[in-house]
Amino acid sequence: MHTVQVDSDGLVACASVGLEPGSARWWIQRSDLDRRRRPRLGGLSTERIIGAALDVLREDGLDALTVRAVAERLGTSNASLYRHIASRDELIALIGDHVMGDIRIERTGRGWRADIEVLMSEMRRVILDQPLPDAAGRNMHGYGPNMLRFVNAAVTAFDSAGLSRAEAVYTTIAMIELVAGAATIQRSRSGRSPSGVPAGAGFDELLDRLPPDDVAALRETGDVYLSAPADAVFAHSMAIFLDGVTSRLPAGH
Amino acid sequence: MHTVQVDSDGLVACASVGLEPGSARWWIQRSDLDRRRRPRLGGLSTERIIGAALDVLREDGLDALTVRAVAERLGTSNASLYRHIASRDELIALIGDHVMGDIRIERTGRGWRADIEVLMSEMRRVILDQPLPDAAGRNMHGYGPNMLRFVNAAVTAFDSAGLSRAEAVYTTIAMIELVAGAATIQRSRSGRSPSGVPAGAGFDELLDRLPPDDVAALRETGDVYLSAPADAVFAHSMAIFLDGVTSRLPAGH
DNA sequence: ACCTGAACACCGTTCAAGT
DNA sequence: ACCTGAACACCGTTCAAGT
Repeated sequence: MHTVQVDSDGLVACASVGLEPGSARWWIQRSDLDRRRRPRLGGLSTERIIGAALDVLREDGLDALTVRAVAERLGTSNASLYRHIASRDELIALIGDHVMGDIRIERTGRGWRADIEVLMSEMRRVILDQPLPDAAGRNMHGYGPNMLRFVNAAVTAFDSAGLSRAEAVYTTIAMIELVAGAATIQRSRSGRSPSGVPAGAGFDELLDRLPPDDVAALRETGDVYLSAPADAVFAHSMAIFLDGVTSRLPAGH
Repeated sequence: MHTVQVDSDGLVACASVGLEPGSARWWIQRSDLDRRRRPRLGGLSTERIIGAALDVLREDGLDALTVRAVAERLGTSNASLYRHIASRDELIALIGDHVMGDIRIERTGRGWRADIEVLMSEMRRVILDQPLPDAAGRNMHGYGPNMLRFVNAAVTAFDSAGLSRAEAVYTTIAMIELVAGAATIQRSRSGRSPSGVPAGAGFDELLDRLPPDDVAALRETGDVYLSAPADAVFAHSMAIFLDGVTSRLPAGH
């Protein structure tokens, strides 16, 4: 898995020679390799592979996202993909950043708070739109070009709010943590069985089986926990976060 | 994968008849099945399986966490595990809640803010301690007994701060989103290649290759983004969140 | 440089047979 | 009720051979 792959023509093939997909050097290496390409007419490309992978993901879900399924959708052999991606992990890292590329970055003209609200909502939207596993994790590493563009926009907005550069960066990381966690948890909370049963069905019965002291407050508010609308929960999370940032602004902002 | 599994003695075997692992009904079903068990001397049990899985996870990492590896560690055949767990997904859901069971829940006596700080730090600690994939996702579903105990403790603390019950619940969800996102992202940020290279190595060179306008702010603060210590970032994220909650408290609190 | 069929070394899961 | 060896239907990845 981590051995070096040498081509018949003596060149190290496409990518990932011991480099972790998503890491800074890995992204550098990828841009190098992309430049050295000689695409054939109607041949494969990383973009076509990502596109097909997104199709598979959207139609058949995450479990169906296999190298073989992507190849079949492209009408080629699965072995062919390995000239453009070094592993399935690379494909997933590429998808992660590609998804971040859908984020619309634009200043609202209505101040930093509005700008950040748009950035947070956009990030949530694209994650929910294209559900990868572990959205908060290595797929959002932070070194892909689209992710860095997003980070830069957030730092700029917090900067304009009056935060120091260092605090703007820390605050940006906090923002990303919150949105990534919110989107991923929403997905699991709204999950259902294959038969269509919501994940929370039977919640009251479940509470009855647990030690009463462990869930005393939940017994009184179970329904709120169970059926809080995802959009309202996110709006509330975002409000807490933005209020917290506001309270830390230097006087005069 | 989702077909019903009937035992030779006519009973539906161990678990998951179309129920999503981690859902409320699935947890109910599991407690039913555990009660119907007749353990043999030196035989298997769900607890022993989880323990072995945690050993594998800690020693050899996530990729090594296969049903077969767990069985080998227990000195049995992999087929034997399927009497206690219905699938690998079930095993992972069980591990997720088991990990949450390590959280120490105790009131500090120093007010709601100190209580919440402890809860957040504890949740982060156990996630980082036992790195499952997708910590923010289905493994933290929210319906396992240990997770519910944790949720209840947080709701209670926010309640004592003066929030309404409904707002206490929303705020608890926001808290979990933040911690889950923070822990998962920290894991990816501190990742390294097999060769030991940090994920961020080569960051400046990477910035040089991107459109200057896309990363203007990062060029000036790249080092902060790159090497912000994880503990400091978390402390900052937590402070923003707690300040935000404070600012939303009704007057008099 | 790119593409491919065939093969390798795995997986999760099932099943019939045993205690 | 529990356990097991053997098998099934996959998977990611590699390799030699072709253009």
